[in-house]
Amino acid sequence: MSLNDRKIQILQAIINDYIETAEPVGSRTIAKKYNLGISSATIRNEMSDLEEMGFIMQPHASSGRIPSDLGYRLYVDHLMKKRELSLEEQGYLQSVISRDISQIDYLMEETARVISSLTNYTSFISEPVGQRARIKQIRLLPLDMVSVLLVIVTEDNFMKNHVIKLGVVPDEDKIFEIGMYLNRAFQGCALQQIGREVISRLQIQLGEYSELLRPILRALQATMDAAEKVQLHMSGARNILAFPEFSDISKAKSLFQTLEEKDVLVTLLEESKSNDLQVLIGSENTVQSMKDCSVITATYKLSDDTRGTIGIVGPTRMDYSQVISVLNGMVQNIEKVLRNLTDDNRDG
Amino acid sequence: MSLNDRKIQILQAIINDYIETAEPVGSRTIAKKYNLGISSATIRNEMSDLEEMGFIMQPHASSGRIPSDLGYRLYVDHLMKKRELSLEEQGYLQSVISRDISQIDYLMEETARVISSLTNYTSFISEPVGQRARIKQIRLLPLDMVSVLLVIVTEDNFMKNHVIKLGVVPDEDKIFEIGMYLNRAFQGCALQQIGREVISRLQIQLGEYSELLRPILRALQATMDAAEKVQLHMSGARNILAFPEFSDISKAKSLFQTLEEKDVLVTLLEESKSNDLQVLIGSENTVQSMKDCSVITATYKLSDDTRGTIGIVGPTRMDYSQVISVLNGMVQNIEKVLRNLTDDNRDG
DNA sequence: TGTTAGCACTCACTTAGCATGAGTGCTAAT
DNA sequence: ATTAGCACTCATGCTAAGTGAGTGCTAACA
Repeated sequence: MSLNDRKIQILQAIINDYIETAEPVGSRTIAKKYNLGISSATIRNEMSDLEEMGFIMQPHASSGRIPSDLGYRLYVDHLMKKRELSLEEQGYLQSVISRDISQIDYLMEETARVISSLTNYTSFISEPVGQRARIKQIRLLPLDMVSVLLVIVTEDNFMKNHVIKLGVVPDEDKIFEIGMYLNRAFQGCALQQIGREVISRLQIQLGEYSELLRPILRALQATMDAAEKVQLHMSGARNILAFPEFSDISKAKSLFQTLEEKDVLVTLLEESKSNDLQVLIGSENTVQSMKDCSVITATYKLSDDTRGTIGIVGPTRMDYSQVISVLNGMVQNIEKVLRNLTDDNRDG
Repeated sequence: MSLNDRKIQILQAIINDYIETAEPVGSRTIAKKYNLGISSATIRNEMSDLEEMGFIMQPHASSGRIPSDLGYRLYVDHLMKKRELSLEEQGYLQSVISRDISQIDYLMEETARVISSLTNYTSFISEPVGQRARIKQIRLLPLDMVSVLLVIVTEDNFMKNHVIKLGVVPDEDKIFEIGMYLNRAFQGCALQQIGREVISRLQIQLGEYSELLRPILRALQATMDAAEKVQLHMSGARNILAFPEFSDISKAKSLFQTLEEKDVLVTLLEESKSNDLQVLIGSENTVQSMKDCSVITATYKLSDDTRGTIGIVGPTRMDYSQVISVLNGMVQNIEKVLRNLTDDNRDG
């Protein structure tokens, strides 16, 4: 029993119909709707074969067939037509570019919003991450009568500011001087490299301002912790409720729970970072509450090792073709915007 | 017809029972469960009166009664017992304090999480906002070969960093010098005050680095825009699905939609900022999709004009007493943590 | 005059039974 | 190899009857 052309046509018809209607597809529907030139009885025989091969299944005896995860897999890998973005969709993507987006988190929010409103699935996006472990700049600034501001920037421009309250605030010159020293001491360092020796040398150097030592070390730790925690933006979670697959509230609830625990998503995005495009169908997902979902992710690159990921979650019955084209379009979009983000300041 | 003691007892019984069971309460239930020393027939008569007065209502003829919004209002204003936090709850709140919380957004996230897990409602919290319009510090730092870093801090320590890419990056001394000048020029300024004159003076001062002018002005604008946009953290949205009130998916969907549009919530929190505690019951809410919900908000203060708000959304049938005690406990908690947030660095 | 027992009535909810229709698998004819 | 025909399955929708929680009303009672 081989997967001949006709079987593939029928499988394709089943998948298309099921994606559209969310109802099990019967042989007669196919015979009427898709002009394959064969009768429903023949289709029935072929469907029986397709089921035996594991590409489709029956929710219950005497109902139509629905695609199995394996069926979707075949579809995604070989059958699916690459869809071009419609004008409307392109325009929508453009509208994100054209706006004056100057802050990365705002860009992330907007991107997630656009993807979910275009696809009607739940979308998420992680910020571009590269060389975070290494310190690029660490500076001390005057803030007010009781505190100073410590600014830490990592190699990939992830940055965090820390307010440090002091008993005695040094004068401006002294603050800058300490800042300079800190910078010389830590520039290029990974956190793990900061050993006893460096710390005690720093303590001596700080002299009467040695009370700065502990908050500085703590700020470094906090920055590195935060840097390791990938920022994730999500949008359109409510879309889940619109799909008949989740009309069972308890299912929707458990998926929501997973989505609220960002760790799971972060892991997922991290794992998919090495692939340009990744499609996980149903049971291919390792997370239990996502066994009925498909997750599609696409990776955007700023440089070889500075990457982020965008993705969507939806029912396995999803419009793979559309989602993939939207994600691809969006990857190009983000890469363009991110490249311009800082350049723009020059001539904008 | 007056609201005598017995009527109040009965109303209280109805509300208590309904909060617990989510089922309409009948006269016989009250007679059996609450020993008021009167028969179900008498209770029926009183209930009839209470309905006429608008405190309770029947979902349909020949069903038990449920409290009306007016009934809840009376309950919240006069009948409700102030509940103390249980040991378990107190412990839970403590667990948030005791952790090393050094970043304000992390504190916000954690607080929202704790509130929603204690109450099982959806919680949200806005960051403390005070004198944001006025610039406290504005500094320029070296970043790398092609860009400099502009740090802007407002009076209430809201801060934002901006990467500015340049054709020619000045040397460190020059960068600091320009930074000093910027700081002198803008310190204490509100954005609106920055007029032509200041700008042209700045341009002259920048001299060969006048390409800095536009990105700086843009960064100022962006910072002020972001400062005005109140940061909001939400948690436990999925809890909504657990309540029978929202077993109708379409209702849940429209509420989700509202919650995802943060603007609505921000407005809501802003409006309630002048009250220490605010309870909006059902139809008292102005937002359509929240007409079946109650919103409880509490305001925390760092100083007279630096405030933020925490709140929860749930079905009108909610445990007002518990929520209020949790929110009050949390307000104290936040105020304490925020006051310590920066001090901590001194001795921690 | 307030309270209570009793009774008729209402209405949501459940269950069972029946009809319907979409769909399958099998068989025999083409 | 294909197809028409037929028996069979099963989800779904509809109706009718039964159940039970609850009310309102009335008449009797303290």
